[in-house]
Amino acid sequence: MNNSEIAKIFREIADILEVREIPHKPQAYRRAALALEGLEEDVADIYAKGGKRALEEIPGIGKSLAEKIEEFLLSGKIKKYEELKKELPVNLEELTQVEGLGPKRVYVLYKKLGIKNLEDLEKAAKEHKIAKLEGFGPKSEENILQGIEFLKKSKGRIPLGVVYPIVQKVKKVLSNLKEVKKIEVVGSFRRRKETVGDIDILVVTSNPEKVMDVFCSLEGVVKVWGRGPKKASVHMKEGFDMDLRVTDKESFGASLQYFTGSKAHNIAVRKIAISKGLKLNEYGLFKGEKKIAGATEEEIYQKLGMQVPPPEIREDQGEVELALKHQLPKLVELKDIKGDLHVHSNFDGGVDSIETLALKAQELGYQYLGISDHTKFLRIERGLDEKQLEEERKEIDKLNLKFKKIGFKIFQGAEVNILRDGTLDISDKALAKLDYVIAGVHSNFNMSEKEMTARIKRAMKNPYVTIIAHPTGRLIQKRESYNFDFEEILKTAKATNTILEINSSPERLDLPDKYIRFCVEQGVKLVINTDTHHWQHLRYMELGVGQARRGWAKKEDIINTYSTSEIEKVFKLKRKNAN
DNA sequence: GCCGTTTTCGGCCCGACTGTTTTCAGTCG
Repeated sequence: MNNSEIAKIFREIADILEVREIPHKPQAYRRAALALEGLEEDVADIYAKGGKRALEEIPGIGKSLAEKIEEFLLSGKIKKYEELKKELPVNLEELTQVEGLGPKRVYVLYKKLGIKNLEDLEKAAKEHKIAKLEGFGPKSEENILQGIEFLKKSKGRIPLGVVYPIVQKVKKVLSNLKEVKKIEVVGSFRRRKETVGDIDILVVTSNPEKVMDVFCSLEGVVKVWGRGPKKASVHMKEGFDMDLRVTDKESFGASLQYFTGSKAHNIAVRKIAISKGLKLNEYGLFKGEKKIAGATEEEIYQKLGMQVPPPEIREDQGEVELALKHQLPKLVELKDIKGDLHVHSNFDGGVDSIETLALKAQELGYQYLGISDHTKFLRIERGLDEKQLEEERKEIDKLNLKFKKIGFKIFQGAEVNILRDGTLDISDKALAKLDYVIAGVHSNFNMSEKEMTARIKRAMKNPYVTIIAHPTGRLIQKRESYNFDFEEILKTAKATNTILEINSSPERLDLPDKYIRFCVEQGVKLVINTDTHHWQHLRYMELGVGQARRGWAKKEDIINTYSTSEIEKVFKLKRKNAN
């Protein structure tokens, strides 16, 4: 993707300009980098369609940066960057990742010691060359070494699903302290971003010292690396940082707003404050010296004439404008979910019996559950053949008889495989006996975009295929999405009444948020499923709902918010063209 | 270098913390 490549170059230009003490331009380059990364379309496509003028339409990109993007697209280079880079020919991205190192200190390290990369840096620090530099000292040297250690161990951003249970536990421990009056986990965690950099926790407390002591000695803390009166920072053994910030009751809402971000959202909101002659910071909303809001997020947004945007959409992707017009959509909520349609039982080698899963689903307040065991292609998962599906049907019928009086229903589905040519691994005749069918790509990921698109489209055209599972196939930070034309898939989904899945499994969260938003805009229906292989996975629904909200999905966009009879209609609608 | 309900010039988010200083620069979020 050109966008991320150019964004990286713009960031480096920003860093070098900052070293030169050039004001404001660095921000412009960084804003542009952020804008490029937020784009859904490759700049090459935008340029192909509308030329330089179209590039200038991108917020944050003006005449000069549009020219630089054009230059990159035509020649693969940006001359200005090549020139600037001569002043600081080092691996900036790598070096500035070390905690406490920014462009200016990296420049000093390069000028004085010739440090170009992490390896040079570690060597110089171990030889105690850094402590002798002006502006550095023994403490900086020590921190650099620890920063390198941490960097080696940490994987950068961590999947939300990995930190989720840890953070829930930490929150619980802290909220149980009687000194803690209010607590909220903020930052990208609160926005339910699919990966998080670090965890920020906000507390109101009568005893900051006590709470910080508990925080710094939590299970999993390997090092306390910063502690002031208002903030404590720790490294966790899983390779991420946690910050605890203390605020007071009157500022809690302002801090919540401020630390939830995103940065882009906050900048946009602060501009609105400025336009009204007000000032917004983490302590409150101020008119001159007078604080006019701060205790809750609601009063802050209200005083700005805005609705409160749900945290999941605070990315400056249109929510600020709609909040001003009081036209924000009402997003789907966990309590709207009436069932889960992607659940594996012990029939295909999973852990739990269908009955156990049904009972657990009832505990969650669901009205229905869809059992979707693998079919025969995936031998590794003990996929079911036609005969085994019939046995499973008998079991489900039996349970349904039992659950009828409490108004709970089990649907029989299956997770079938979309083969290389777009056909399925089990006959239509067998599929016709099921209530619904989930189809997914589980093999031959490395096909051309054209082939993969055709493959999935053919599967969607099968009247028995109700849902496409984990549509992009990506595994967060492990495997890229396969190549396919999502626009084509959207069109076919719409034309064939095929549902696209939001798979809540922590390693997938597939569809990604931006694709969900496309579906919502195009009126393609979605389903939030957990892909449960153990009853405890049913809880992943929360992650999927967060993901759906990040994609601006409303209740009506998500079919498993429908009642039992409504969802049966959805199943039937897809099959209307079957023989 | 971008942008516009202070609109083609003159603004640009801002406070905490750290480690170095001896009043502050750099970094972070």
